[in-house]
Amino acid sequence: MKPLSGRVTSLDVAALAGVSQSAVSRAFTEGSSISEAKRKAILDAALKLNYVPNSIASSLTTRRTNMVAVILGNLDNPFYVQVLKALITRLQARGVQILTFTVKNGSNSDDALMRVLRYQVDGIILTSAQLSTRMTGICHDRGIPIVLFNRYIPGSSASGVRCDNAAGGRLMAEALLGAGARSFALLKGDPNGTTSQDRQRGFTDCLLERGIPPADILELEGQSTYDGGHAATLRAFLDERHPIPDAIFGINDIMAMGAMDALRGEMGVKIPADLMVGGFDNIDEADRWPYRLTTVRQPVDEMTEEALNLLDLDNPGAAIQPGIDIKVPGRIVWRSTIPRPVDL
Amino acid sequence: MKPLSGRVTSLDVAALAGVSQSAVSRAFTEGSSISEAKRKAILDAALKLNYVPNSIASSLTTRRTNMVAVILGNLDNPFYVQVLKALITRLQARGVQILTFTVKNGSNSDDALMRVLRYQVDGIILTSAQLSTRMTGICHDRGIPIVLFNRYIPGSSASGVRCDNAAGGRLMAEALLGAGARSFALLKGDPNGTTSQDRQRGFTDCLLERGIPPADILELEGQSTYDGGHAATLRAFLDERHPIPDAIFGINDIMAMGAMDALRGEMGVKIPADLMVGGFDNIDEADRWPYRLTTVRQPVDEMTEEALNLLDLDNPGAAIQPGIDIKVPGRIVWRSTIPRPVDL
DNA sequence: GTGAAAGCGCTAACAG
DNA sequence: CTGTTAGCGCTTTCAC
Repeated sequence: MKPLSGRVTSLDVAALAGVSQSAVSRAFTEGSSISEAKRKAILDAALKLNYVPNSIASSLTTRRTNMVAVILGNLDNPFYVQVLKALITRLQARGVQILTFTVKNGSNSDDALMRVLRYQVDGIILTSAQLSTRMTGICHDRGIPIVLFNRYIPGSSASGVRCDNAAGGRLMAEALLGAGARSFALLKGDPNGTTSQDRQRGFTDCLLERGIPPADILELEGQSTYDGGHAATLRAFLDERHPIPDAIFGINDIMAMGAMDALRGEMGVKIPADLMVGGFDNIDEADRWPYRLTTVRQPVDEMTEEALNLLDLDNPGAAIQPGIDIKVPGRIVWRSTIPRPVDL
Repeated sequence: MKPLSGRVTSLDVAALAGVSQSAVSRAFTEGSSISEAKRKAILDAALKLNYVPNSIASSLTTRRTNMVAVILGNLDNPFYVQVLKALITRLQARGVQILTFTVKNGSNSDDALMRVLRYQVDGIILTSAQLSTRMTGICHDRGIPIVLFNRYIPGSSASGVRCDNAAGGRLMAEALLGAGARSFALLKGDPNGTTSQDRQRGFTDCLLERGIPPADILELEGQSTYDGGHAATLRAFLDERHPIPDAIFGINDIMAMGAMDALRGEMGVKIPADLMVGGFDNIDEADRWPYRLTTVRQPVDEMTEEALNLLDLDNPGAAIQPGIDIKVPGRIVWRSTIPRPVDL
């Protein structure tokens, strides 16, 4: 008997169990017709040989790899770590493997996609980067569903889930206005990201509608990072280049946290007494003692759930639906960086 | 001509370019002998057809998938996010795909490993969970290298890289002692993790050697999480069950941060005036204004580098070396939670 | 329910 | 340098 070394194939198992090779295949396939006795015998033999079915080989015929690619941008933002965690948990539970990829924020995803396409993934989840229409086309032709997470490509046929970012921006504007703020700073994120743009637009539009003059809305580039938010805040206010406004809105929590640390740590500003701060995402850190940040919560679980629904892994052949764009609402989580109006 | 739909194979490209199928294969293989002219023509045809080589199929013959499995535990600990990031960056640069897997901390990795083995990964990096000798054996037999990150399995033949955790624990003990602390609390992590045990041991041993009575070293279970550290601290000190010690050592930064927030936020303790705090890892957050945590730095880049060296992806066939255990030293990063002795 | 045989898309000798 | 020919390990008709 061949010892337990090198590759053990279904043929080896078949030999040991005294059955045909196809029987072995059947024994390892849910719901294929094989007698219980034979299956048992085969599984026994397999265990004895430490046999593990080769998914790569089976993918070749089934045309399914049971792998999904997750394209990530900024893992420095805990929000996306949270998204990754949620995705892993859900996919793993379904027995789906995850091919992880990172792409510089705002850059093109073509290279990454080309690479994952080689691996014949069953689906792609894009949480970052731009998506070219060429790639959309290629994926579509190959029947590979692609879901955009928290972004959309205007005019693209790709589906996606996102938080209603514009509405969320308005929510924050209302909250700040309601707390008495009349002058504002806005920490913007990745300029190419629709997420950042939408939040910003919702926020600004609402303010403008309520009669805030544009001059009282200062825009700062925070690059979607802690350090970016920190630095932008320092740059704008430390040397009194600008008067400190009543409120600052970080397009995401991590920038808002950077701003808070700059404000309190370097400038001795009291929050919310001297200035209010709003964030967006509701990452775990936002709830911690140093921050207790009032923010707009993104329902990560709901969003990842929807993303996987859109991927529709159970219906491989299914014609890819064109451009479904799911928007889930966010809501304000009141903590201590914005005084909460009593009437709420 | 078959339109750009469905699967395009090397055969289609061959037909369009008027060459043999193997020529197409060669055109896409680095350093195989093919005339530049022919290669160009083939690449052209491929582009026209949106052809993407099927890695799954090629893996079947080459016996290499160019995929590495990364088994993760606790993504709630930013340290492991940092590790993941470093791993992704390095592997991606080498054109290696990453199969991500999470496993509950401290639990057995057998299931996860069995699953990734099906995918014929070229290597496995384990940053969490236990490794059974059975799995070690199976991987060894199949010629799949497995590298343990920041853990080791006593008596196992698996290789690994880790920070010199025991020495790091001693370093922290010295630092605290040097700053005048004489009574201590120790926030322990995952009881099954050798990492936590080693740090704890180094710390305690050093204290004991210096004449600190065991009674003055209070052990707390922090579960390796922020919430765990926070809760354990509250539980121990809030109701005066124990007097507040001179210093508290969090086996990792995230627990230390939880403790700091509990101490200052809920108990009004001043750090370091009333109590000093030490951490371990040097995660990004430790450097932020609310914390400025003095901690033992783990050199993540160096460690991931070494881990990949051990994986030795370039030498597929190479007999797996038995149990190399690389220890890289950590060092104290002085910030403000422990007063720094002047003589340093 | 079960075995034989024909591929899945590619690489790797092997001749030329 | 190039085409031909066998497989890689598995799933899947197709008869029995």
